[in-house]
Amino acid sequence: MPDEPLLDIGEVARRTGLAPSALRFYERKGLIAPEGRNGLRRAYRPEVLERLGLITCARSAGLSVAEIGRFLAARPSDGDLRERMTARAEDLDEQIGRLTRLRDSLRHAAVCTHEPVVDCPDFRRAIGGVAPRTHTGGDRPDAGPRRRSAHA
Amino acid sequence: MPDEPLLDIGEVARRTGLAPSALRFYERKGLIAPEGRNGLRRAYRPEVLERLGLITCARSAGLSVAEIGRFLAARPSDGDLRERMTARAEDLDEQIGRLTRLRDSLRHAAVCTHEPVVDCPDFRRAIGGVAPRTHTGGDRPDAGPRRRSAHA
DNA sequence: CCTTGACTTGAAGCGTGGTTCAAGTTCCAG
DNA sequence: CTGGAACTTGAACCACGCTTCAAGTCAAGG
Repeated sequence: MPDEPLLDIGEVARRTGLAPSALRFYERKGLIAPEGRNGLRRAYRPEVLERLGLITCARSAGLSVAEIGRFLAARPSDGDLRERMTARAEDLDEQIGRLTRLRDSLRHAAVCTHEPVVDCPDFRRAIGGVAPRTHTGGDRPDAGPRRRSAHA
Repeated sequence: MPDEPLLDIGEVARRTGLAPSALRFYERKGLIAPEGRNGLRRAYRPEVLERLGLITCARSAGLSVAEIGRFLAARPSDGDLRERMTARAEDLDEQIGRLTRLRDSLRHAAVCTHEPVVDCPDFRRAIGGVAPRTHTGGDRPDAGPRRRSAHA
């Protein structure tokens, strides 16, 4: 076992690009933990860098810190969690579709000559179906829980 | 001109799935506006439904309400804005890549048998490069503005 | 030993994206 | 005219994801 490869919070911060405050925040939320303390100071195993990469990635995909925490704690026996992961993967799939269409629309918009760019028919076409629904024919029964933040 | 095809806020809410409060919020932020008022009540042209579809879509892609506002105001003469759109499209492209990798990783994780799922080498491999960077070799000069929210 | 600078804590603050509430207005039916 | 539902406003509140601050502690170097 190598002498003491432990990193202090400042080091981890520099290597991940995250602020120390963010690291402490993640710790409070249970996403990471120092291997131990050097006095009061957190001492991290280098593995935390990978974990943080993962976290940053998941964050960038729109997962909430809370959910990332649950995923990080996952064990093969967590059937529930596996289902949630699968569900998430499907959400991501849809999201990827939307993003792709939006990207294409933006690319077109950047080049198109319609007055309010938004009115360009090509743009419209490219966007088409991007939105969850613009159902002009009513179908919502009534007072369901008003759609919350969509993700997380 | 057809008699009075104007929609009231409740109607728009029902047809878009957005809460009336959200519509007023978007109005404050300049994303939408009623055609006029019927007394005090907002009267919307049906076109707003499309616009809201667009907004919802862009939101779901992670654009901030403020930026959506700028894009919605775009005119062909806005060179600046076109550049921003192109830049956004490129961001989206990267984002799509990250999401795709994360999706695949999640799909694998949901099926893999490693103890802390996160430690599965396949998972790791799938994730590989998803994170913005886990640069183990230092390169950050120093006190730059600590990375802000990444998007918007 | 003493300084210095990076760390520690908890609490407060901030920006975003809304929701909720109170109090009042207005439309429409009956 | 009267009632009730749906609208109006501004202001307050919420959750999230952090950052910032004040006040204190500690490890290491000169």
